[in-house]
Amino acid sequence: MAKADEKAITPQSEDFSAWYNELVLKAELADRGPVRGTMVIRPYGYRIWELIHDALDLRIKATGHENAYFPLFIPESHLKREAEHVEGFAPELAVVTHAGGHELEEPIVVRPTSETIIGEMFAKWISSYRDLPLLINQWANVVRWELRPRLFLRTTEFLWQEGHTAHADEADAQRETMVATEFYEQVAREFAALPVIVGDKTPSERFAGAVRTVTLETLVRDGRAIQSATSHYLGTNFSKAFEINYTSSDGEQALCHTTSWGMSTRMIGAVIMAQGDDKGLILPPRLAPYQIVIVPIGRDADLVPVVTETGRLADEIRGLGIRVKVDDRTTLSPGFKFNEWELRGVPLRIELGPRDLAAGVATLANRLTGEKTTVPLDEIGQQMSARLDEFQDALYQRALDFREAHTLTATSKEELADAVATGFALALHCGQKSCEDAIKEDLGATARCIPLDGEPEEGRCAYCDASSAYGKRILFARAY
RNA sequence: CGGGUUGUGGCGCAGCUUGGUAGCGCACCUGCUUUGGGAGCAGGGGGCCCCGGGUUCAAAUCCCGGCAACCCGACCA
Repeated sequence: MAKADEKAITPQSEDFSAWYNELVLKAELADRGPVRGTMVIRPYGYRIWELIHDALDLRIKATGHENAYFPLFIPESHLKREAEHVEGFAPELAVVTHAGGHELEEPIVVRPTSETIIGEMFAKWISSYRDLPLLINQWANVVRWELRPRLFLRTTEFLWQEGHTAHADEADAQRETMVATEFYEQVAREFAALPVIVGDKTPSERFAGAVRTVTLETLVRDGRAIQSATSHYLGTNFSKAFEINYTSSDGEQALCHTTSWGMSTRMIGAVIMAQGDDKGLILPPRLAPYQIVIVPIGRDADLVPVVTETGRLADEIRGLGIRVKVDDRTTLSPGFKFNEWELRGVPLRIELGPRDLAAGVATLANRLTGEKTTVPLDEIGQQMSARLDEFQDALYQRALDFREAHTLTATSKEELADAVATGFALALHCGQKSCEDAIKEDLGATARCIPLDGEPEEGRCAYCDASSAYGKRILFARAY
């Protein structure tokens, strides 16, 4: 018998990075591509993305947006039209200089995001206030030449959706920014079982070219923050650069106010890091490729009735709209399968063997609690939906408890240092970029956001003791 | 771009100090036995030892020069 510790992944407490890297590969979520920083998303990982996609796409459409597709290639000159935007993205651009066997007259950039090309098209399509708001979304890949890649969290090429909208005035555009924020929060909470802190980015952390950036911050189990989605109010910055104008009802020319917002495959990384444990992944049922796995146990003559009952159960459960997998591989022992499906994060496992059949029950194992219970065979189908819902809720509650236990308020440099060492810190801050930089240098932490729902408070900056800005505590953490 | 570590069958590693033509575990294939927490025994297949030079009768091993990957920092969804 192989020793368990030879097959198990490195425990989180021993080396969180190693735990994450091994888990992504061993759970067959993704693999590294041949070009540094690229990622192959394997079927099991891609299915999770599809489930995120479906949840989000439904909400995007329900709020009046339409999907479209814009080109991967952008003329370099277009990207340069919005000054802050170019500056923000220049270091991470992949540029095509040769094509068709010749050097190109003008280099072509592989999109790092699509504000510019979409702005260009919006300018063409919008002429009257009657054309507004224009609400577009695209599902696409983008490329950012990252210096330090990490599967799902930061890859050179990644998948996302990017919403782009144009509005007649600021109020409508700001409202739009919050519409996107709300459905991101829903997907995070209801699908990924992740509590998020929603807030504004500080000026230094804002998207290049944005007037306002709203972010959703998630705490993962090594005490660091992951930005799981962002929504930007772009003001008229891109409208000016791309001449996105319209004629108002009183005949005046006016600039559109635009927004953009995105959620990417990084979300999968957040789920892995926030929900996993030493045994591996724990998937929220609503994002699990397989919500239930059934492991038949037995051999030869014993196995025949087991297989029959397994098939009947699987059909019954599948008929309820639950994603179920029967692991009927004959060359592997039950113990091996238990460990493998636990590593891969399947929420519930049904074990069915001769002993169960004789008693008219099935054994139900819970990935979160590790508990095994028996359930009468004629009740199991009707119980599964509720059990999955309970699992989803319990997982959310666990993440919420964890976050609350790892969120501290800080009123001094020392308290700030202690708080960010283990999780989120809520502290008053002076609002100076130089102070944010010093915190980053000194503590490795950044201002994650100015929470929308913070209590009003004034006082001294926890780090430099100058008078506080923002009128409330802001969130600091070490971040991915 | 700095600092560190590592390149040896698919994966994880030993061998390198003290040169003699490659080994272990897992995985894989075959057979028999096995199946309620990572099965056992027996047999078997698979390696340009990262690349290029050099030293030597002889290099995975020593010398010089590259390259790559990963981890830790600076940039970022």
